[in-house]
Formats: sequence, structure tokens, C-alpha cells
Amino acid sequence: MADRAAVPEVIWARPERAGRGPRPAYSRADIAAAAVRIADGGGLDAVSMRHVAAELGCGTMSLYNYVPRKEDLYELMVDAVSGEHEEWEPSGDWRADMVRVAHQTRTLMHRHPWLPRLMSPVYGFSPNALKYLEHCLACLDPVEATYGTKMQLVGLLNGVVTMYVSNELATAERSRSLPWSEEQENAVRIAYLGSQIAGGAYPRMAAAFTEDPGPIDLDAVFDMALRKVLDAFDPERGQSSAN
Amino acid sequence: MADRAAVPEVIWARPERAGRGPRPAYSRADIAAAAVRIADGGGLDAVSMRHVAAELGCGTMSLYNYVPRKEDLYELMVDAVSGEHEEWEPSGDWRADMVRVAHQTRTLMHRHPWLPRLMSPVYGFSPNALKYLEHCLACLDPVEATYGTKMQLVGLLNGVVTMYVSNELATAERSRSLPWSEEQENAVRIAYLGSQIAGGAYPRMAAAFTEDPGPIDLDAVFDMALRKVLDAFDPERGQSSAN
DNA sequence: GCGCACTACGTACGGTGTACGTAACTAGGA
DNA sequence: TCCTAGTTACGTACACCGTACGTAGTGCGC
Repeated sequence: MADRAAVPEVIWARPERAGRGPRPAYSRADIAAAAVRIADGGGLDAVSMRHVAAELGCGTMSLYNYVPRKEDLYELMVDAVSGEHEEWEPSGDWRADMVRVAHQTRTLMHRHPWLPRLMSPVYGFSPNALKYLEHCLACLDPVEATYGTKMQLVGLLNGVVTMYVSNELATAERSRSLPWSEEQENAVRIAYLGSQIAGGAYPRMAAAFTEDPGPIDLDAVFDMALRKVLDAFDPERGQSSAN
Repeated sequence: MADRAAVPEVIWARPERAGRGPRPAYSRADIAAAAVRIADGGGLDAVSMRHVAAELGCGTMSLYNYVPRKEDLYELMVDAVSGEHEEWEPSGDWRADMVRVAHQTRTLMHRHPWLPRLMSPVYGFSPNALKYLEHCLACLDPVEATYGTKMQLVGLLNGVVTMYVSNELATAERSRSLPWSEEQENAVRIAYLGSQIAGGAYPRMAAAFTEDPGPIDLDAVFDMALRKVLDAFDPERGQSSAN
């Protein structure tokens, strides 16, 4: 009725079970799980209302009883995998705890490579996101700072992790929808890059690419970036700006 | 013919003008400009092959002579606006230069709010991206570090800027496609958040939201995050990790 | 037990990316 | 100089998308 009207709605605010009518055949968790299963297996682009409905075993339009818009389906998915975040008693060493949080987020994103693309601050208030944030703030209890600053740290850390994993996954995820392999594409791009650099217009880029990088350890690079960000927020280290 | 075969291709490697046949009616720059115009005006989702072709004034399928896949159209767009990056003679103060670069990127993203969504490392080797990277490396000449480390700094800085602007723009961009206003949606979400917090399960979140934030100055927050990241990379400051 | 709100779902519409076929055109090789 | 192969131009068609709408059937609250 007037339910589909142009009034904003947060999916978490509507009850799973309405008072009247027949009892819903699926729970929100069922739906999220189905969508996550599809995304894990076929990439985010495989998540369509039709596919999810088929995976659930119901008609396409029945899904709209549970999920008013596809955007809400995404919100369900993000919340579901956010629930995979393991929590622990804060150790007292906030840096160690935050490193652990970040690593956990990274492995989560490796397990669900579509997650970075859905990472959006507007999903920040789903039930499991609230739990996660509360846990982060608990880990930061030893830090002398306002909650505003702590939220900034969590946000920046999440952002950096998301960025890093996005980069790690970008080519892999991209090649999923392309009719050629990741290696082929890389080879062509590097060949083109080489031809450009050979022109001499980009001397520093040329130097950067002839420089022996040594063995590249993605994990180590990730760790280093992490530590740098945490260093920047450590109140015990000298700082050039007020917090 | 066998040109559309499953062989990877970088759009920058194919010549704008082929030897044979009639001369192309549009340049790559024309096409990129048309797409950018549409995205600026109607959001990234308004960029469809049909719309761009119409904006150019040609048939839909004619576009495919210039742009083999839509993905390449995106690549054209990112490169085009990357060309708006202004360059300057490095000042010798690399921190100041990098701050300037970051601010420029941010204003660029405010001018083209669809840019963050298209920021992908696979687009990193377009002509204007090469120019941009070379300029960044030139600004970092005073820094004693390998090019690898410098590239990491540029990457991390870009990532942080992208993250920040994404967050700034997320709700605004989202509300573009929704049938209600951003304020309405925010009000509903905050109301829900309040109801959750009132439950008492998230004491720190509750404290964070009752804490008087004072006047929030997005520019100042951005500047602070920026400085923290730069601090972390400054070799003249003590550091807890090898570079 | 009546009525109504809810569930279920088929159909249909307007949009998307793009494969394919055809016609016009032009530059290189004979 | 002419021929022909490769390009440009573009209409048609297909599979798929999100979702508005209408119609049954179901079971709770009054």
C-alpha cells in the first residue's frame, strides 16, 4: 500500500516478522547468506534479485517482501559478513589490538572479495557494524583522546585496509569478468608501460621500474603501512599537529 | 574481424586513427569529454553507451569503434580528468608539495564526484596518470628513499584522499538515486541509531554520540589526517619500522 | 468468524551492455 | 589508376537487469 511510498526506511528498523499474514518463509539471515554465497562464488555482479531469489528457492518478486530495494540487499550482505569479525577481551596494548583488528578485516575481505566495493559509511550503523565499532572503541580505551579522535582513527584504519585490499584484489576481481586471464592483461599493460617509459618522458618512473624491488611481500607491505598509520595516531610519539 | 577476439588490449596502445577507412568523426578526447559531461551532470550511473553516443551525436554502436568495452570508456574518463591536475616546479619542501597534491586531488574529486568510484590501480598507467606519477616522484626527490617506498607513499596518500572524499560524498551521491532527500534519510538513520544506543549494549558508542563534537570542520579533519600520514613517512622523524 | 494486512509470484516495462550483419567509404598495393 | 581489404557507421536483436503492478491465497487481531 502506502508502504512502498517515498519515505526513507532503514531495513534494520522494520521487524522481521509482521503481525498479520502468513509467517515469512525465510529469515533475513537466510537471504543474506544466499546473497553472500552467490557473491563469493560468482562475484558481486552475479548478485541479482533473480539469482538470489532462485538460490533461496522462491519467485523473484517475493524477495521484495523482505528487501525493499537491492541496496538493502547489499546492506544485509555487509552486515552478515561483518558478523564474522571475531571479538576478544582488549589486551591493554591498543596498538597490538588495532593491528589484530586490521588483519582480521583484511582476511575477511580476502574471504569475501566483493566486500571492499560495498564498504560505505552509510552502512555504518547495521547491528554487526555497531558491535564491531564498540569493540574497536573498547580496544582504544587506553588511549587518551576524545571519542571523536578515536572514531577518526578507526575510520582511517578501515579506509587504509580497504584501500590496500582493493589494490590487492583489483586486477584479480577485474579479470573475473574479462575473457582473458589476469596474466595476459598484465603482460599487455606492462608492455605498453615499457613502451611509454622508453620514450624518456618519465625518467623517474623509468628508474622506479628498473630499480630492483627485491622480493615483494604483500603481507609485509601491508604491515608497514598499518604501523605507519598507527604511529601517526600514537599520542606518545611527537606530533606536529593538535589532535 | 578477429579484432574483437579474446585478446587483451590496452586502449592507449591502439592508434586513434587507423590507416584505412574513413577518418573517425570523433577524437578520444571528444568521447571522454562527453562522458565526463554526463557523469558530472547525472552521476556515474547516467553514463551508458547509449547516452554517451547520443551526447556525441552518433549511433550507439558507432561508439564501439572507438571504445571496445564500457570499461575502456571509464578508463578514458579517469584519464581525462587526471589531466586537470595542475603541475608545478617542486618547491624542495616535499611535505608541502604532497599536501598541495592531495588538496588538488580532493578538489578534483569534488568537481567530479564519480571519480572515487572509478579510482582503480589498473587504470594507473594512462598517459595523464603517468604524468601525474612522474610529477609526484619529482616532488619527492628530496626524500632519501627507494622509488618503491615513494610509490608506496603516493599510493597510500591517494588512497587516504580517495577514502576521505568517498566518505564526504557517499551520502550525497547516494541520495541522488533515491526518491527522498539526504536529510530525510539521515534523520531516519540517526533515529534508528539512537534507539539502538538507548538499549545500553553499546556504552562507548553512546558516549561518542553524546560527546559534544564542537564545530566539525571537514577541511580541518582532512588536513589532520593528511599530516598524520605524511608524518608517518617522514624519515626525519623517529620511526618504529624499517623503510 | 470476519476482514485486512501480509505473503507469494507472474507479467510487463524500460533500461542496460554488446554480438552481429550490412552499407558506405577510403587508403594502400597492383 | 583501379581494386580490394579494412574501417567507420549504425540498425536490429538478445539476454539480463531492477522493479511497478495486479492478483491470489493465508492467517492474525478484533
